[in-house]
Order: sequence, then structure tokens, then C-alpha cells
Amino acid sequence: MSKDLNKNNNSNELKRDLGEARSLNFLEEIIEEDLRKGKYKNIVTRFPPEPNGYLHIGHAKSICLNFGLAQKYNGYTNLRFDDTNPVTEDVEYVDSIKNDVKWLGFNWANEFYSSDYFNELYTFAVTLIRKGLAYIDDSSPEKIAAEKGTPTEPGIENEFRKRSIEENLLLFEQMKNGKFKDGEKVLRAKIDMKAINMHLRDPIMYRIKYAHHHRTGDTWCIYPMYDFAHGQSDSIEHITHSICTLEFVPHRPLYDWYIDNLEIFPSHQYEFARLNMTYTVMSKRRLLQLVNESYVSGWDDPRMPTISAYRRKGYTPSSIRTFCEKIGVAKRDNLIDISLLEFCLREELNVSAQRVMAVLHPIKLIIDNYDENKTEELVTENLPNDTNNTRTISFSKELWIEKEDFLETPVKKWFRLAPGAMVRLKSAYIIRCDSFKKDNEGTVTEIHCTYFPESKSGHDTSELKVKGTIHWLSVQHAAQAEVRLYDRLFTVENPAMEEADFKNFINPNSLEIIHAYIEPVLLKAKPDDHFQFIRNGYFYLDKDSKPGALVFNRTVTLKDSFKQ
RNA sequence: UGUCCCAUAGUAUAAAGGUAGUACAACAGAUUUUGAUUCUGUCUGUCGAGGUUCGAAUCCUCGUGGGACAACCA
Repeated sequence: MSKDLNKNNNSNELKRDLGEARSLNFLEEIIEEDLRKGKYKNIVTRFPPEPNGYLHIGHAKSICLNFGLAQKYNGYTNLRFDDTNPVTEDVEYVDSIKNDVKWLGFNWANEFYSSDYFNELYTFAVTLIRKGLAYIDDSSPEKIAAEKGTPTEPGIENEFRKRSIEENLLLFEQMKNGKFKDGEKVLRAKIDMKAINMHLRDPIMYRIKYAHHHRTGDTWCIYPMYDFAHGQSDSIEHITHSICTLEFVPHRPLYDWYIDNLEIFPSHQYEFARLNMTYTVMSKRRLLQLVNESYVSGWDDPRMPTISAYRRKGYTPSSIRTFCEKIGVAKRDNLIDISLLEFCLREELNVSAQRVMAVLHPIKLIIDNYDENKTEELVTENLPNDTNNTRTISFSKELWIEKEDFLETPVKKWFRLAPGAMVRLKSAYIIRCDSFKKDNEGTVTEIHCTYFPESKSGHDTSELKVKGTIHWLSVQHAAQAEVRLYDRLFTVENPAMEEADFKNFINPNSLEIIHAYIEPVLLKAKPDDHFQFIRNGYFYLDKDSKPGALVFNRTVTLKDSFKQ
């Protein structure tokens, strides 16, 4: 019997090992299948943002997916700007997108633009006209929309659909040459006005727009629509796996229709569920509103879910990559708990961020039995338990401590300071609170303590035991800085899903700006340094810092399991 | 009153017809000169009803629920 058990255990373990080794997401399964069947020798993916806004954490998921898949399967990834609508696009966005992708740690094989293919796309359109598969429609947008029908009623064909190939060819050329006004004509694919899929009811391929394009300038006055540009651009680049979000599922038959009828390289589209995260919004429209209506200071306001905001706030690229890895990829709508992102960050910073002391909300503590002319240089670690990596901090009679570390009448399980209570000052001495002073309004202004010289950190012979350790700064030695404490931007988990306007749920306390006391060593902080302000959280120098006027952003708080 | 996509703990994500697992969250305890970290443990799950099968989270049917689709946006 025990023999059987062993046998079972072994085979089960083996099975589990195998199972885990080949636990693939649905895209990896598709790719491995394609590779195994020899459909492709190498895979090629692309990340195709429209340069009309800043990248956010949802794009990071797509970036990690596209670049990650290509890396895993020895392929490569193109960065392609999907710039077919000149009125919304700008080089400012191109630059920020490139910067963000690089910062995340990915290198693209080629930098391409849909606008690179305008000539080729024009030729494709002519090909379809010649095949009798496209026509010029003179109708107004309203008429076209009306003739399109609804999801439950078929559309109807109009008179322009019967135009001859010759006339279509001529009119299309005239469209290109600027003979018509904005919106006067469009080129449409001739597919099926009764198709159940609305996207197949003679979709528009080209429209007239007299707009300056950030790359092609005024060369063109006709621009291809997304559906007529995207698949063909994929095809031109020999993209094997064109990965996009779920809202493009109904576009796939059209994607395939263009490729089939043009008889070009058969790229294939696959869709995954976009990232949603708690306590934020992810749509470009809403983010734009937050910026335009000054709910935040800009696209890189650290409360935004943009890549540039996370960078500014002090997130590391690897923490974001780890996050994207952990959330997985599937086809169901999801709402990821933001605490997973914070976990990924803390996990990393915990082992790397130098510890320093900073007092955010100061109150003065006076050690009555300490010589007022004395200063001691005390040794403290830069990282916990790393005794070889230390610095010194100055200790003297008057100190700053956090207001929150003193309670006149302590609650139960209170480990910190209170009248008669003892705590350790981190890396220094154990003290006992003897008295305190209040102002006229009853606010505590000064705390008086006694210290125990024999309890000195590292040389403690006092045999005193305390439950609490608090951080502190010497009044005469402390430096100062502005500190920005960020909290979540919204008060509800999914603001976009609320009945009311999402802006009704903005957290009024999402930013607290304070002037804090900091350890003098922080005056030498460099822009890339991550610090843990002991017991307060992780902090990072803001770009607003100037010599002598530093600004620190709180990247994330520490976990806090103390419930008051 | 259409078509398509989707449905596994609170949140995500595995299990390719054969043990429902992992992470985060939450909770409890131990350790701790950060109420951090670390360690240990607890909690909770296959949307429903039928069917196929020795056996169903997995395959089929019908429901139910959620999402997408009617821009000269992407």
C-alpha cells in the first residue's frame, strides 16, 4: 500500500511539474501551435499606438505582451504609430510613447508609421476598385449612417454602389488630387449591406480631410480609416500575430476580408481583454478630461495611471513588468486590484531602497536629562540587517518625532509614546515620556522625556524591553524638503462603471503637500534614487526639485497592519 | 429582442475528460530596534438545468449573467 502511495506521489509530482512548465496563456498556445505546425519560422508582433495621447498602464500590458511574446519565441516586435487621423495626432505624443516603451525596457526592431504606407494603401484601394470591390459614395454622413441599418435591421444599398469601375477610378484619383471638399465623398468597400456584422456593411476605406499630418505634411488630403490601414500595415510588415484588445473582435472579419481580397501576406488578429484597475480610470477620454479640467496637474501627475506618472512617482520599470506578468492574459473582462501593482513595487524596493528617517508631521520632543550642548553621531543601517552598509546620524537634546507617534490617552495595544510609556528611538536610546505641554487650544506642542544612557543602540545593557520603535530627527541637524503624499485618485473601485459621472468620485484628499524634516543625507539624493522613509513609505525625488528646494513624492506607503 | 465574445475563491489566473492549484487581498499567530520585512497557519471557488462518459471546470444543448457591435475615431 505504501508502495502504491509513493508511486502515486511521484507520478503526481511529475505531472504537476510538467503541467506547470507548460502552463501557457491562450496566445502562447496559439503561437506554439503555429510554430509546431511550421506555419511560421519566426513570429513578428507589433505595438501599434495612435500618437494622440500618453501611454498608460493598460498599454504596458499590451507592450509586455507583444514584446514578451516575441522575446520568448525568438521573434521581434515593431513599434508602429497608427497615424491615420492627422487631426488628433502630434509628434509630442510620438516622443513620449517612444520614451515610455524604452523606459519599460523594450527595444523595437523597427520604428514604423502607418503613414509610411500611404502610397501602398492608395494602391491597395485602387486594386479593390479595379476588382469591383470598392466604390465612391457621394452621400452625407447622415445618409450613410441611416442606410447602414441597425444591429437588428439590415442596411440598404444606395445608387452610388452601382457606379462603374472606370468612374470610381477617376473619382478616387480626383479625391486624392483635391478636387472635392472635406466630407464630400468617401471610398467604401463593396461587401454586404445586409451583413449581420455591421462592420461588413460597406465600411468606409478613405475619407477626405484637408489636415496637416505630423509626418506627411500636406501631401495627402485623403486618409485611410483604421480598418483599411491596420491589417494591411500588419501585412506589409509580415506581422504574424497581431494582438489587440477585445473591442476589435467584430472587426476581425473585415481585417481578413481586406487581406484576402488584396491577396497579401496573411497576418492574423487575436484579441485579449484590456486591463482595468481599481480606483482609477483607463480610457483615454476620461484621462484627457482629468487633465483638461485640471483635476490633475498633467499627464504625468503621479495620481494618473500613465506610464510617465508612475515613472515620476517612483515606480520601477521592472515592477510594472512583473505586474503585467502576474496579471496574466485572457479574454474575460477584469478589474485588477491595484494592491497587486503595489505589492510588485514594494517587493522590489524592500530589498533595494536605502532607509532614511524623515519626519512628515513633526512635534518637538525634548530629552530633559540630555546635555544641551552635546551631539552624538550614531551608527544606523542603510538596509535592514546589513551591518556593513551604514551611515551616521546626529543625535541631540531636541528632536522631531511624528505627531502620530504620541497619544495623550493611548488606545489599547498602543506601542508608541504616551505619558509614562517607553519606546526606543530607532538606532538611539530608549526613552520614557514624563510630561507634555499644550497650547491654548489644547494641542500638544512639546513632549518631555528621560533617556536611558545604558540602552544605547548596539550597546544596550539596560535590559529594558519596549514594544515600539519610532523614528526621529535632531532639530538642530535636520534638513527640510517639500513632500507630496499621494493617495488614490478615486473613492470607488470602478469609477467608470458608476451611474453618475466618474468625476463625482474623485478623492478630494488625493494629494497632501507638506514641508517635512529630512535627514541631511537626503540633500545628496540623485534623481534615480529610491528611498524608504522609515515607517512612512517609499519616496522618490520629483522633477520639480531644485538645489536647496527638494521635492519628494511618496511612491507608495508601507503596508500597515496596525488598526487603531 | 439580432450577432459575436466571455463565465473557476473577494480579485486575477492555472488545471489540454482523471488531485480544483498559484498569486494578491483578508484574517490569526510567531519573529522583529520599521505595527515594515520574514515565517506559519486560516478563510473562501468551477453561474444554473439537462445530456454524453466509468469519470466533466473541461465536450454538447438550453437557460442565466456580464461585455462588445449601428464614428468620414483608433
